[in-house]
Amino acid sequence: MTIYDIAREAGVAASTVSRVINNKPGIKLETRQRVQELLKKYNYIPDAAARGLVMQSSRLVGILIVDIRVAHHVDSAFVIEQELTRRGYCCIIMSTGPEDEKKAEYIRILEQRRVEGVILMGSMFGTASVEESIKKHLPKVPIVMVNGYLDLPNVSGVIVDEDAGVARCVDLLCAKGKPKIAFVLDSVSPSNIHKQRGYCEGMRRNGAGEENLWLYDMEESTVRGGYEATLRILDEHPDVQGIIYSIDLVAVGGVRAAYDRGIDVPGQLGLIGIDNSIYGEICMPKLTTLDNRLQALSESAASILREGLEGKVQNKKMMMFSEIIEREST
Amino acid sequence: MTIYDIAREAGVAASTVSRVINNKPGIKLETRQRVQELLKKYNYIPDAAARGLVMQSSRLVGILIVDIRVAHHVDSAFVIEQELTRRGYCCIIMSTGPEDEKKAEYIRILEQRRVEGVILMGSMFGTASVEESIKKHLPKVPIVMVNGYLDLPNVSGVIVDEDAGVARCVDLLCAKGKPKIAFVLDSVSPSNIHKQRGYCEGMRRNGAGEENLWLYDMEESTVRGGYEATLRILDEHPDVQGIIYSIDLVAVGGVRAAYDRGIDVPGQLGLIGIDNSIYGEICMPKLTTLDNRLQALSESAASILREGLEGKVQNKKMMMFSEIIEREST
DNA sequence: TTTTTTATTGCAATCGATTGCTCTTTTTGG
DNA sequence: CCAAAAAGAGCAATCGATTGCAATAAAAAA
Repeated sequence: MTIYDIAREAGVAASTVSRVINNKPGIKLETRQRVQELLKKYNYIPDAAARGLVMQSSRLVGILIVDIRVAHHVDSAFVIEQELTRRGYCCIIMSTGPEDEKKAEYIRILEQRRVEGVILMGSMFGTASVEESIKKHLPKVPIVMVNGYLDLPNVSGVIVDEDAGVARCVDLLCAKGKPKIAFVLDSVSPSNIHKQRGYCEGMRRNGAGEENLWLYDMEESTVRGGYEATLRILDEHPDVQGIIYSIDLVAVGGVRAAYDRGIDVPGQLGLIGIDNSIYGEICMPKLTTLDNRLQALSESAASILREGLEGKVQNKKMMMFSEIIEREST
Repeated sequence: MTIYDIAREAGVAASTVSRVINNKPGIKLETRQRVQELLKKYNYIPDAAARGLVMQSSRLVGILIVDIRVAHHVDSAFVIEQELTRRGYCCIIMSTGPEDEKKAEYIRILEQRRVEGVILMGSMFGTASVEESIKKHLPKVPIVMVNGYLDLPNVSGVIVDEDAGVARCVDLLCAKGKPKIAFVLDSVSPSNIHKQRGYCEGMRRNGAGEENLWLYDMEESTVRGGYEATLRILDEHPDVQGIIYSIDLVAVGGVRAAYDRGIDVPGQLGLIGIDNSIYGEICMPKLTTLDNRLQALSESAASILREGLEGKVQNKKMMMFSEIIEREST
């Protein structure tokens, strides 16, 4: 069913039908009603591609996520998707994976679809390669990075002071008389580098020397990974009094490791995660965590993108403050 | 940059450029190269809408999910999205929410975008209202329902025998000498009705009468909800020996409730969840769960949709068998 | 050298909308 | 009753591609 089919059956020109569809003035009431009846009768719905072509607007938005399965990323995507759908946009959500090449390919796909806006979820998009792709393929499209930086005129960013937050976690443990603190990183994303900086800074300002910085990397970002890393820490530094993990999920492995070793949490060992995810609420004892304000962050991202879509501000940087949620593990 | 801009600069017709882009034969090597250089020079990428209009194909697929944040739904969506993106489709992922009206609206949006295929995630889409919308707006588009039924000629379905699986969970508890079993439903979706049927069937075949069916509904499908439902069960039936929960997340609340009441799991009380989600692995003791084969289910859904997109089979029904993963809670 | 093929390329229609402008009607005012 | 203004509807161009068919040029055959 096209606009022409309707026009023919109504005995009018296609332009008239178009004007009825879009509620434009200058159509006689009688004609308008006759056309509307036919539209209803045939469940006519205009073709978005055809309309987009002439209107020069796709009303499409791209949301790029490294891995959509990561809980805090979906939560963000959800908020953004809801807001944009409500405003008549369709969201193309894609999991890019970690490789830069794949990210570049997906950016090309978004250009091909002529998206009017893009969300980049997570610090993994803050690479030179991505910057290059954007300059090449989406130089004028409003883009908002959630929790990441990219210095381009059309890219806005909302970030959280995770570094400062982690430093405050260190303060918290020290205040509880637990200054011997290790830090576990689940991967080497830019975001984790910030967290690590925060740890180092926090330790330093609490009087620790370099020899007191106990940093642990891990390969797999899972409960098991956290479990094993924690055992390693307990072996190498039996006097450890606190451990901070770069994400809650990994911290949960730490809780389990302490339990298996018969170590009292929080009595002997204080544990802190980051994310304020549901994992931290599920485990026993409940996890103290650094809330990185994901909900607020996503809402800001959505509203900044909305402004961009409406042609307003383009390059806006925003920071939110992380907050420690103290629960049973400290 | 349009095909005409390139054509003008190359001194050829637009049709020639089009043939170069699409690697069609009948273009002199020299011309081809000249055009290709310009395409590269200007980072030309064809407009998907314009191409779709003339080709009568959008290469768009819709994925409708009641709530994308639900872990097992994203996991499914991820698998499907990966497979379809690899084949050159773009996925429009939308969280519809539970209201039928909203679902109908989203189906209209998908029609407007002229999607070539649709995934309906979850049993919540198996309603008369959705059936009506599909008949009206997407009567010819291949649709695959994941874990749900809908009897229409263009709708395929992949489902899991959750009912039989739950019945086997009952068998398991009975075999362990724990025939007094309660069942907790997190909501009244069609899928949960199947689970409930399985519970009833399992109880019956293990010799229970109607008075032994302890069914519990709950309002919020959360850890807290499971916690409270479990306390209620323990109060009303102090002799309960096993509890089956419609999802793992809720079962985790049950684990905690038992712990707080000082009840030994699995000694005094056997707990079983459904989903084989990460929540079950995180909690202590680790949860015995009914694996509803979500990964396999999603892969099948993706491949059935792919067949549909290629114009092959339309109406295919498939069933997978659920499997009990026994861990520490039984 | 002329004719027939064959290899290239261009023309123009098409996909399904939107919209400025023109052409009729109808209405209003003098 | 006639001229001017207003209202209603249609024509045709446009958006950015694709593709069948016609046209031209070059190569091969006669």
